[in-house]
Amino acid sequence: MSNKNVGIKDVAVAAGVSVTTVSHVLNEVSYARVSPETRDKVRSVAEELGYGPNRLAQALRTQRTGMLGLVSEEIATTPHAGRIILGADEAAKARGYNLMIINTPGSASLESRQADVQALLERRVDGILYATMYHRNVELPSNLGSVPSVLVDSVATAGNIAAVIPDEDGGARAAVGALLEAGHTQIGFINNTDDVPATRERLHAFRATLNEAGLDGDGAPVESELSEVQGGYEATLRILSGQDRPTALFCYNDRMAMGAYRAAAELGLTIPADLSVVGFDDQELIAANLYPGLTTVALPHYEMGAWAAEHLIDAIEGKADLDPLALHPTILGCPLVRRDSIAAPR
Amino acid sequence: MSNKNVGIKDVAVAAGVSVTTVSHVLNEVSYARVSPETRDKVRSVAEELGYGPNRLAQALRTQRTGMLGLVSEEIATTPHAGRIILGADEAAKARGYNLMIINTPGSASLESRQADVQALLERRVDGILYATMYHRNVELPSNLGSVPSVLVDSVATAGNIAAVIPDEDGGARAAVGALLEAGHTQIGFINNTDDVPATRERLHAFRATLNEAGLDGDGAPVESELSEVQGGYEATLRILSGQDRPTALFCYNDRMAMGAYRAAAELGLTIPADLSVVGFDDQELIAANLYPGLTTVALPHYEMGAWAAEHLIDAIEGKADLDPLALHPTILGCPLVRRDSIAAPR
DNA sequence: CTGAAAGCGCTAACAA
DNA sequence: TTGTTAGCGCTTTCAG
Repeated sequence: MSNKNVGIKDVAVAAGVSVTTVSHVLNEVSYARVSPETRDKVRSVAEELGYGPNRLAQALRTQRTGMLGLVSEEIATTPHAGRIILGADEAAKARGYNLMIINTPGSASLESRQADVQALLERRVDGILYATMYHRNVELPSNLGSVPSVLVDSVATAGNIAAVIPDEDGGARAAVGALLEAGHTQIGFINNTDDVPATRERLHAFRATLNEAGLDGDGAPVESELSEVQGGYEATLRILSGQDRPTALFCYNDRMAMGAYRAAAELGLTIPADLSVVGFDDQELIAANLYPGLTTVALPHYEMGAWAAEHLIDAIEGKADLDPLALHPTILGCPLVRRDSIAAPR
Repeated sequence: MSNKNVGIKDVAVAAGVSVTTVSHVLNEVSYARVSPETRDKVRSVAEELGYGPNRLAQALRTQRTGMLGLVSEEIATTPHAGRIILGADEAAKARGYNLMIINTPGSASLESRQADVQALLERRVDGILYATMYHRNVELPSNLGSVPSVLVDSVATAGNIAAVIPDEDGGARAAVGALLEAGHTQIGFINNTDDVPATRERLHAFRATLNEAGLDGDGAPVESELSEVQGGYEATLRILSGQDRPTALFCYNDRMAMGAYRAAAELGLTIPADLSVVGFDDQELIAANLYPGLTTVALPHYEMGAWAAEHLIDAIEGKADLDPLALHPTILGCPLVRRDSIAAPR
């Protein structure tokens, strides 16, 4: 239908001007002066011919592709990646950029990840977004440094690159705070067994928040299991069979909370009347669909993707420098999403 | 680190040969003959200098970018898109292609979708994959036709473009068949109220399968609601309070099945002992995490993405023609995924 | 106010 | 067996 091989040159001859003029008016170049009539002429002819610029040629000439590379781990296995992509895509689109996406298995070797980055580099992307599936430390392919880059949802082991991560501490505090606010004093934590930042930070925030509320945070019950439904179920069974049974549970994530729901049901406990529960992640599919709806803490995936794209573009366009951002990861808030799994204790 | 502005020309001078020779050996051009020594020399020099081709320049020259455009609806809101992307990405990568992704809201106007396609066209992608969020009919932007394209998970209202869709009929038959095989004769269907192909085809297959088994398919109970958890819950409550209560339920999707689980629990019915349930979609997060695990039918998103990329590339490379495929959508199987929600009737 | 021409990095006729 | 050279479509300096 449109831009069928018609180039700037075709427009030029059709409009009876030079290619320079066409280029100038189509790109609205500030310095060169072209008469309004010529401008109109050029524009209408371009329109007529269905001219569309060849971004490849532009890029070759200007050394700017207007493309951002996004290497994302496990695009398919978690809904999280989708939100990062969406945030990045919308931020990028708003500034005239597009995304080249490469999926990489979370288990990929350094070399294979390096090859992915290499592919992006060969296509001359202006910058790279490197996104991981969950908040953790990653060893980065060395060639990542050859172009402005920012890490999403993880920090580099070498720690010399701009990164954006979720506020684990704040999120956990919000979760526990909501329980406290509802009047609970017997609160347990169903934690993950993986050794990732979230595990440590959420636990720390859990205890600290209780201590600050004048409760015994260090003595509060904590049970850990694999961060899946089954693990949540088992940990909950254990924690509820303990000495002083908690009246509220903070769960490492929504899947574990789902397990907690099942355990509660088996024990004849009604949520939230007999047991209040808060999760973490806000996985819509689970949190919104459990009964009663799960109050949980949202991870800012969309926001991280958008933040990363935004700052990457600033760096590319020389509007800002990434170096200061590389000193410490930027932390984005994890807001509490209230549904119906919290009530005052009996 | 690598390919820092070093071009073919740099390699040429460093190796003491012409650019042609470099180009020939690096691209392993069949016709031109270069001595083995020169070859090695060139290769090692290229390696040494950290040469990496500039795909932009190559593309400009060859009129082939090796990029596939993927416009996907609602990347973030459904896990399905992720699997399509993954399938397409892996198939593409295996053949040396990369993906440019553009997200488009499901509600986007024709013009805005046309603009998305236009962006891809300006970047001179070799072909376009147009993916929708769920199986339905779409009106395509007119400029889609200017480059080889294939539709994923939908068919065009105009119906003149290659498309790949799930086998709704076969999937539904497999689901109902599993129930029949377990010995059920009283089977109900919890359907969706949306007017999409899946709604009609699954219903049709449901009735047909029962009829073919010698049961009264046309008289079998069917209750429809919004295809969410709540809808599944309500429809199940209704269907189970009817005259001859079914001993097994085929649910439109996993979310509705999740609602069925809740309804069953409230009614004091144990799954699968008192009630067998089959879902559709195989949304891991739900199906694998319900208790007991939900037997369901998987949608071939990964496969559709891979199939589409594969055939698109064949067309681009002239190895096959898309036209014959445009006559009828290609249908990919929906396999039954067995978990633990089916048992023999009491 | 407008145009000629160089060149971005590469491929591929064509020459040698 | 290897080298010269003309573009691919565009931007931009420098001259009119």
